[in-house]
Amino acid sequence: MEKHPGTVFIVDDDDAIRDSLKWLFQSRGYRVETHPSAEAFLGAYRGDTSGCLVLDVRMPGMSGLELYDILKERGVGLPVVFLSGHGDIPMAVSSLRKGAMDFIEKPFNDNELVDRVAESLRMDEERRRDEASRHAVAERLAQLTPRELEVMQLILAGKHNKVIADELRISMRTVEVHRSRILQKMGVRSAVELAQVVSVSDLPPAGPAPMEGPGH
Amino acid sequence: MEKHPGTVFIVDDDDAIRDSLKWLFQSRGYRVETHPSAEAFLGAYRGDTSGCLVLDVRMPGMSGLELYDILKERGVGLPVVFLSGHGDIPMAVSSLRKGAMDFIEKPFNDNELVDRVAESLRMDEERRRDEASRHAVAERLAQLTPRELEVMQLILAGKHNKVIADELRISMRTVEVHRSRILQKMGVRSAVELAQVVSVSDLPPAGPAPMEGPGH
DNA sequence: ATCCACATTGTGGATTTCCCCAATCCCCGC
DNA sequence: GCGGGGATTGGGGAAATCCACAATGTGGAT
Repeated sequence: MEKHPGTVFIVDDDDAIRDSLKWLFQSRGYRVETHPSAEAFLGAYRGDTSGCLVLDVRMPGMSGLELYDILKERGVGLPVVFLSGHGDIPMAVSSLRKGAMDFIEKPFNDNELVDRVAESLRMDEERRRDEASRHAVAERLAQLTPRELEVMQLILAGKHNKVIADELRISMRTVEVHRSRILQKMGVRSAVELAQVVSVSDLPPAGPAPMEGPGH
Repeated sequence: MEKHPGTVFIVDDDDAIRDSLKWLFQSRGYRVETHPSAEAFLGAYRGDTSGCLVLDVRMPGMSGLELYDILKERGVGLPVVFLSGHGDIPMAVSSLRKGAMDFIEKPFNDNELVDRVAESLRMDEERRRDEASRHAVAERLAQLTPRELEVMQLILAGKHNKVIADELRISMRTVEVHRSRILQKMGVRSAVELAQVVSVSDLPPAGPAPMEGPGH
């Protein structure tokens, strides 16, 4: 068992459905965690586990929709598959537009649900990788001093040290020092790599340097 | 009138609804084009017009859902807002998952529809800008000879001309020539700009050069 | 008062980039 | 066969990058 990565979090107030879903996913090799209410899930989820949330829309206490909103507020990017017994179109549409992976009516088709959960787990893996990558870059960027950040943007604008020096009214030598520290702190060995690494993140551009010239 | 960019394409077999929608959008300053059937729209749409498609799901002949599929097949990225009189949740969900902007039940709220269409038009503008930008880069990339493409990837891997020369078993001088032509053809003036311009596109990486070194 | 991070500047030299001029070789199509 | 585009290589020089060694000034924290 557990031939699949990530955990399937099942939140439903109906014992029978919880058990049935648990069995369904466990029998297919997924790690499963069940919770009888939104509150119970919130109390237990630590945010560090990759997975997918299978969420009943209507439950006593906090509804699945409310839980979803709260998770989004908290920046929890866990993909969610909604299960609904008495949903309507606006509810489904609004859920999907907010980013839910799917909105499935009960009774549901087992294979369909499993497929969607499997896809959700893949997405979460990918999301976490991207997140980690962005975070790593952000962490490095955070090490740069204000001045270095300033110089970096000019470098990314494709300007030569000479030009940067003029614009910042400092000597070229100083720019070189900054440049060197920037590359070192960002863990790259050239401005080209810097551009690629930073392009993952989103920085406010400084001096533009769009493409022109010949072309076709 | 016409204070808004883009055209609202209305496709519905019901004359009354078509007129009503036409009036609704025209009165708010949108350019409107109506069609009584999916076939009529297909015959008239030229693909070069920015806009948003307001599409009735159920129509005699080709349904709105079918039309949407066909448009996607043809690579027409026009954003679509579905209108439905007798839709169900699976239909709505599948539409949205396929990329529709919204799925609204009749009778609909005028303001809600207009808001969604307005957002769709904004998205289409942006999409077209991105598309144009990607296309421009692709066009330039297409001008590169195979060898130049090869050299470019090594440049983007952050390698020095010296290293590139070794790897390709050619002289450094030749690499310089290639490099120069590449920058010229791509319309940039430095490798950094090249990296940024190309990053918009998606190229298969050649020799990796990830970030390492210090860090936190 | 002292320590430290940050910004700054210099000298000088090794390495690289960028470019003009010029030339050879090969393959492909007219 | 001839012309032309693409790939290749050289010479040589101006400009820029990269770096090691060395130093000064400023502002905040201890």
